Amino acid sequence: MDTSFHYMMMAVQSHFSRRIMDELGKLGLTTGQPKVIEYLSEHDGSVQKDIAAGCCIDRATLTGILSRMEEKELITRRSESGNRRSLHVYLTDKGREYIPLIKDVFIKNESNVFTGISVSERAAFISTLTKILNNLADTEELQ
Amino acid sequence: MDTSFHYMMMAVQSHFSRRIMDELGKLGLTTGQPKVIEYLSEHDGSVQKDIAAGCCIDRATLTGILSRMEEKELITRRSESGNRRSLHVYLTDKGREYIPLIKDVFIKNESNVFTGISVSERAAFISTLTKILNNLADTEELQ
DNA sequence: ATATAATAATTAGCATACAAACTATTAGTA
DNA sequence: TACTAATAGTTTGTATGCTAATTATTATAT
Repeated sequence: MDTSFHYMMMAVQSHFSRRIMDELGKLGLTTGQPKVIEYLSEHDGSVQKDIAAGCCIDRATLTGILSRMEEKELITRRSESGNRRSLHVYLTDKGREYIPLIKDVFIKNESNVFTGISVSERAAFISTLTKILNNLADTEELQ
Repeated sequence: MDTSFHYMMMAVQSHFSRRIMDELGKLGLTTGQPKVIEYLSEHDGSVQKDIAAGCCIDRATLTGILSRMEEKELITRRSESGNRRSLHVYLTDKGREYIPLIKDVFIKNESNVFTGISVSERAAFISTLTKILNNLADTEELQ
């Protein structure tokens, strides 16, 4: 089991989030917030449904994450365009200040991860990972 | 961001756990339990510290997971070998019944994941993943 | 136009995830 | 031996992660 794909991915993820949160936790951010801030940095004004999909966060979970972020004045929520079901989310100036800090940590993490791995090996790896993601998206259920 | 390594890994993990728990949830298992059962199937009698490390679960979290498993009579805990600090964990017969079911789901998942990916590409992918894990183990902190 | 279905977000409840403080026990050292 | 440090597990408190049920709103069909 120690060498199975599933457990390797789990171990990588586990290391990742710990490293990333070791840095970003010092800045007062919690687990779910960096993902959302980075997503909004490129998709400001998205509705919650799309943020959830883009960040791989359950919609019910996102409600709580955004409420805490709103309380800390990192974001604002408002309905627009006549559709009162959807809520559009915007980064505040305070929230925007975290963008470069978060990107720095993410980039530093990735460069550490690929230390000693050639550019071509890295490209091949990402390519396979892309295929895997497509496989997962295609077959939503186990056959 | 959609193509960054970090987010790709996150997306894969997210798909994985949903698929796996879609199947195993029907059997009454919760998120943390399959990992622990599979680990114990190969390391019966381990102490909690080692289970936590082997399953990438925080020790404080494992306490709760094992308590619920004990309550459902999937495992037993007892101290041994004169060391009253450590608790050894054993699968019960009832817990052992889940082993083949869990392995089936894990194997089915992995074969789906690598659909359309050649044996050599798969081997290269796993090899790179192994290097990445070593990188992560070597540098516990971001530099 | 009205009843019904679909959609977006929230809420409630349970199970992790994780840091920090705490307990009990064992090891190390003067 | 007495003191101190280290270890294993638990507890507490906050933040997800996920399912199911709810609310409010919008779309669809007849």
